[in-house]
Amino acid sequence: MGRDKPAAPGINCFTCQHRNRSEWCVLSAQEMEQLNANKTCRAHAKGEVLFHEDDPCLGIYCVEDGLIGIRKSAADGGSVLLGRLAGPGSTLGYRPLLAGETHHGTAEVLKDSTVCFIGKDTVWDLLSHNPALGMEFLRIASRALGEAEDEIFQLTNLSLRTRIAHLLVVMIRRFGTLSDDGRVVLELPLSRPDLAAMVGARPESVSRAIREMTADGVAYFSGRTVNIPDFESLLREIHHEGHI
Amino acid sequence: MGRDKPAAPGINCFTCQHRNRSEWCVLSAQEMEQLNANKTCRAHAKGEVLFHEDDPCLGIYCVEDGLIGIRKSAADGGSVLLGRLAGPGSTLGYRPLLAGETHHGTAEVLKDSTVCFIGKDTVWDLLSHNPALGMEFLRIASRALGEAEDEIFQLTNLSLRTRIAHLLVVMIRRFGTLSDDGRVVLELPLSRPDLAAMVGARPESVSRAIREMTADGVAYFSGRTVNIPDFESLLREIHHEGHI
DNA sequence: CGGGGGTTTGAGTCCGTTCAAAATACGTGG
DNA sequence: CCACGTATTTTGAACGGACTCAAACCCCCG
Repeated sequence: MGRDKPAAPGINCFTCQHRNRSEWCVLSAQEMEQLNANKTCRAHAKGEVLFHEDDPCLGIYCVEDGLIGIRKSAADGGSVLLGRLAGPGSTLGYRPLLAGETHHGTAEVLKDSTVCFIGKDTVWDLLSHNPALGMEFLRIASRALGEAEDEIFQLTNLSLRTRIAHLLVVMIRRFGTLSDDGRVVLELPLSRPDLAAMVGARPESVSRAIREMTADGVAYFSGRTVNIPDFESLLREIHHEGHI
Repeated sequence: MGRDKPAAPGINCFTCQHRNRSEWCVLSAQEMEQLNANKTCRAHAKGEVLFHEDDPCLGIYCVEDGLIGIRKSAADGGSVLLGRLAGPGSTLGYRPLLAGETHHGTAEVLKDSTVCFIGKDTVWDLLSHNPALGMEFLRIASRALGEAEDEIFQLTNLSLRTRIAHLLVVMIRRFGTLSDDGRVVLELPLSRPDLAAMVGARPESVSRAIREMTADGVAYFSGRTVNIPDFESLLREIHHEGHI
């Protein structure tokens, strides 16, 4: 919060490591040139906000490094962190731009990050000249929609414990180190309140659920690191909701 | 259920009333011809299923008349009806096609419907020749994503009663008759269990919430028709969650 | 060694669920 | 038009999971 924001580090789209795995992979050299010239880049400290709920959408954000979350918050302080956290290579804020709406959530920096900003004029220009880029965004948005719908289902039909197990699996695939004997170590990039906000619950409830999982030997939590002795039994946890 | 499925009624895309309000409005005459020639049309009775969860996606569905819902169901019988119900002019099943996934929900006919089917080959062909169509789908998918995210927020932060109030407002804008003195009459197109599935609760709980709303004079339920004496007070209900 | 933030624990409450029964609406045939 | 059987909706009582509020705890850092 109190830290100063370093000016744009010299990041170049052409040498960006994530380019080939992102939607921008379909751009021609010339279009890449346009993108590179019109982007601005910046370092953001944990806790900073990229955009606020109800803000008009000025463009999209490319995460070069770090982690960003989208939070929707209520008047009484309650909040949710929406499903997909934006890590290196992710694009952020495309939804309101493409839907022609304002931002419906606040983008909050969860870990110190380096982020590029691309103004909406540039995005529209690229979109109108290269249809393939639109198809890429279409795929991304459709995927995200599927995940959001899954989350709706989970919130109404799965217990808190199962939702946490589910989140763990997703996190493991992204941040975990999975050894071939089934043991897993995971370093969560989230505080407890944020973890709670991701599964739609209060920190206290999450804490209790965690204690039970530890008691059952499924997952051992110690601060932000999680030890899972047997990945299979974690998966079993997910599929055995409502059984005996 | 037991009724026979009438063969394709003679529906013509060129004379379709919904064309100009749907994503297809961007098609050229020639493309419309292609669409019209390759679609198949069919009447579906209430209770029928257009596609099942985990089915591969064979194409998309255009609702000409009626109402279709997407249901995700759990092993123990619990289920959710996802936000946007597909009525006349809506397109269905585009998400899995564009995301390259299987269907993640079951499409269930809620009211007798007439539906056109467009095979994925045709859709891909149209998409590749007319980028504007892709942009239309992009807008639709982005809107849907926003609504899904709103629903996630509601499920975790709003009481059942407020969620019902919220759904009522959405339904009123779509199916209700709103007279200028604030009185509203709404004919719900849903059974109680389906209404419950839309707000992520059990029918019994919905019934109780309804009783309270009636007791407070906010909305009077009688079967599937709802009488709202003052639309403003219904809106107030939504914004006053967690106050006193 | 003494804060201080983040995390855990505890006790009590509330909302929504569960299971079972009653009431109401609905469609059909007499 | 009414009687009957079925399906849907409502009600009731008991239960349970997650919440609230508050206090205790822990770990990290100064």
